[in-house]
Amino acid sequence: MAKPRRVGAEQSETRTTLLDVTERLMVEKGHAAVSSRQVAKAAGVTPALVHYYFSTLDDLFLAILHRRSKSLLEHLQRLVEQCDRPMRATWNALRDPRNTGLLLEFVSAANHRKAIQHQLAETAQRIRSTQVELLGPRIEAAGLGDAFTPAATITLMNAVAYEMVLERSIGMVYGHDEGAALIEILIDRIDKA
Amino acid sequence: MAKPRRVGAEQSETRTTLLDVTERLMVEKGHAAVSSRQVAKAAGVTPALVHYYFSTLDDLFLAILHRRSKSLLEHLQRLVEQCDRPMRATWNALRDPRNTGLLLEFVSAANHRKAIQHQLAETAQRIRSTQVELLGPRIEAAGLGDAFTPAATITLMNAVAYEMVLERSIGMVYGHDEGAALIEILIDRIDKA
DNA sequence: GTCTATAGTTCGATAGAC
DNA sequence: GTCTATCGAACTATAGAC
Repeated sequence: MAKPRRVGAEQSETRTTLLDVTERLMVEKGHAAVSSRQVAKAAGVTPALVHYYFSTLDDLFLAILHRRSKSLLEHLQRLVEQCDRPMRATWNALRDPRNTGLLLEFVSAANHRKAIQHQLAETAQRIRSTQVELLGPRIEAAGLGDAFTPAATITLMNAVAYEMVLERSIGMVYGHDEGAALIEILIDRIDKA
Repeated sequence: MAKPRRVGAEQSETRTTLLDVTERLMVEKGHAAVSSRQVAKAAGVTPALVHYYFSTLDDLFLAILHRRSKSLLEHLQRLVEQCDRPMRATWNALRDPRNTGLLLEFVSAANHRKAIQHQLAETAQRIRSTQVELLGPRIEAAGLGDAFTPAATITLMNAVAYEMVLERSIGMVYGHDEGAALIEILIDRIDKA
């Protein structure tokens, strides 16, 4: 028997505010800065109200993961459909700490929050495979070489974005410019194919 | 005007044990699992003794960073001097969570421990630039193309290693094989040049 | 060098009033 | 829907005995 406790509605404005505030806290101060007290303070409410909407902190994290992955997948779709340089647009999105930094905080949080680990792996895989499906045809059309399969190329682009967001967060940027230049040559060759 | 408190000697066997235990905790359970209590329990001593050797937890983290970076730099040097496939050897070292996983935990820890941020950036940069200095000549000799400068190539290799260690920690491996294959083609071309 | 004991803090989560 | 009040737990760090 779980917890038959009261839980706030999904449409609540307060609930949305709590999600916004928590997401910002995660990106700016790391997942460890997320506590019911810190979230409450930043949102201008009491800690108890946080627990009213999200019984446990895991629930809060999972709600953010769900909301963010949904909007990110939609964003990816739009990029590819409406943009004439979809690889470049995706690359720019990946370099944004609002996206990749948040994802990396989730990976880090999953270390001690086993409840989100499985959900996170599934989400990360869905995002990655969506990238491959949407951009794969263009990558293949560019004919960069046998090893540059869609999955390999997308993996490479994500890896460099990870590295840059991570290292930049501590103020280490050695090699970033040259690494980015290398990736951008690939990207431009694909976008222009 | 700091703290004129007693501090254990650097040569102490207990001190070394505490460093070993903490390092293992960081790799296996994440930096958040490191508390004076958890370290003490894993080492079979009392929390107060941890503070005897390391006044603050920041001191403990910094001591590990210092010890580990020293041994890692020596290891890199040996790889290049004694191994006939230094790029492959470095790649294998980077894929080991004992190395890259620990570094990533430090990056994550630096989020809330500003005291280690600067030291970490300096250490990461020294490791990276050492890789470039030691392996750069071989990379240039391989003539992979203008964009494949030593710094760009090393950055790429590190990025993919980061990604694999990170994602593997949550059980996400999509694209890893193909991404690794791509890197290994580069590596082998460099090692055989 | 190692311990016991403890002060002071922050946290997750709940009960129950309004 | 939001609050006050609170329990119990884990944490950092210190003082001081042995």
